[in-house]
Amino acid sequence: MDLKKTILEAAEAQVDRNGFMASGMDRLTAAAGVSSRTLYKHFGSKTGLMAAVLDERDRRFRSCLDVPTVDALFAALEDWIRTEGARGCLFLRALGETGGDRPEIVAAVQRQKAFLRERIGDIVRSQLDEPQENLVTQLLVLFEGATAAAAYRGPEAASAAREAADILVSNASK
Amino acid sequence: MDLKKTILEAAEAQVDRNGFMASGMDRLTAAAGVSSRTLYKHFGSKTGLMAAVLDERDRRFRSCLDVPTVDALFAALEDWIRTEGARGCLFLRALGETGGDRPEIVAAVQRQKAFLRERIGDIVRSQLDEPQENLVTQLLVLFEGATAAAAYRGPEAASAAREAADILVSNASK
DNA sequence: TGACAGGTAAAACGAACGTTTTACACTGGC
DNA sequence: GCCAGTGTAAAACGTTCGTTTTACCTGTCA
Repeated sequence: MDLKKTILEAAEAQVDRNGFMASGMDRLTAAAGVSSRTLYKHFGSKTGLMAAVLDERDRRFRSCLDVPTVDALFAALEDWIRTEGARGCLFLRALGETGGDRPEIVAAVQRQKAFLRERIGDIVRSQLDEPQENLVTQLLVLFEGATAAAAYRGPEAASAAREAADILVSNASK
Repeated sequence: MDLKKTILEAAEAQVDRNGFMASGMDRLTAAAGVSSRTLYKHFGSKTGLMAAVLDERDRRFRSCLDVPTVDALFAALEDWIRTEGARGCLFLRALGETGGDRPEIVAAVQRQKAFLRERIGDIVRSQLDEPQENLVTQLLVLFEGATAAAAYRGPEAASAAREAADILVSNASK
């Protein structure tokens, strides 16, 4: 149990920094300080490990996004970027690297993206009592944009998204 | 000259669909209908080919973004996504797959991203006579967000970005 | 005591990687 | 007529890939 988490943390760091395909199993085992046999016993295959890495990141990400307002949501994203760094959305990167033909990975990405939209929808609905589905999509796009643009513009991408979100929300609420 | 373009087009399609690292040289040569020797004579290495693919895409992308208004910019993006499909920004994907330690690729990405910001800045400055640097960054984030979100939500991500951009622009111009 | 569960280290598997080489075919210009 | 130049086909280079296997170590519990 502890070992599994150790492997996942090391793998997530490796994969985030170097990409999924560029991270060979020997580097992943070396980074985790674990034999390849143990890794395969726990995760079955490299694809299985990748999917588990995504699920673990999703879990961690969700706990950071447990906030009451749109403004707090983008503040949380900015915090995440500041502490974890920004190399683009790991889920979309996994999808792009695998061409979308690895069911376990596609499923993990879909789970995260479905959650993200639901979470934004929940926040919007609790903040504005009139339902605004368009606003939810717009905020989702802003969120993805901040994540992507932060890869080359740093955390200021998130603060710009935060300002924009504020404008969109006040525009929708009046 | 013609051969070079043939190789680049085939490579861009392969790489966009399957990722950079997952596209082996033999598949790239086969897709282009060219011998590996010719490919190496023209591009020197796989990294060189990747950088050339990015530059060619940049060239094509720029000609689509030669528009006068913010609204037309996001309309152009939606058109691009509708005709070319959306698998995320190829430049950021290249950066993520290579971990940012291939100078030729980093340079190609920086060129495209610098252009994108300048182009948005030019449009904003010609549309609003008061300079609004914050607005430029916000629109850049929206643009990246539409590109990223379209990978799993399709062209509607771009139209949502377009609506949001319209709100941000009118908010800034009054 | 002894079987067992769960770990390590290291070698081996065939396949695929990026790249280079060898050998040969076509074509246009002096 | 021939010599560059430019292309192909195909094999080979050594390395690395993901995965499996063999052999061994070390606690725990009946």
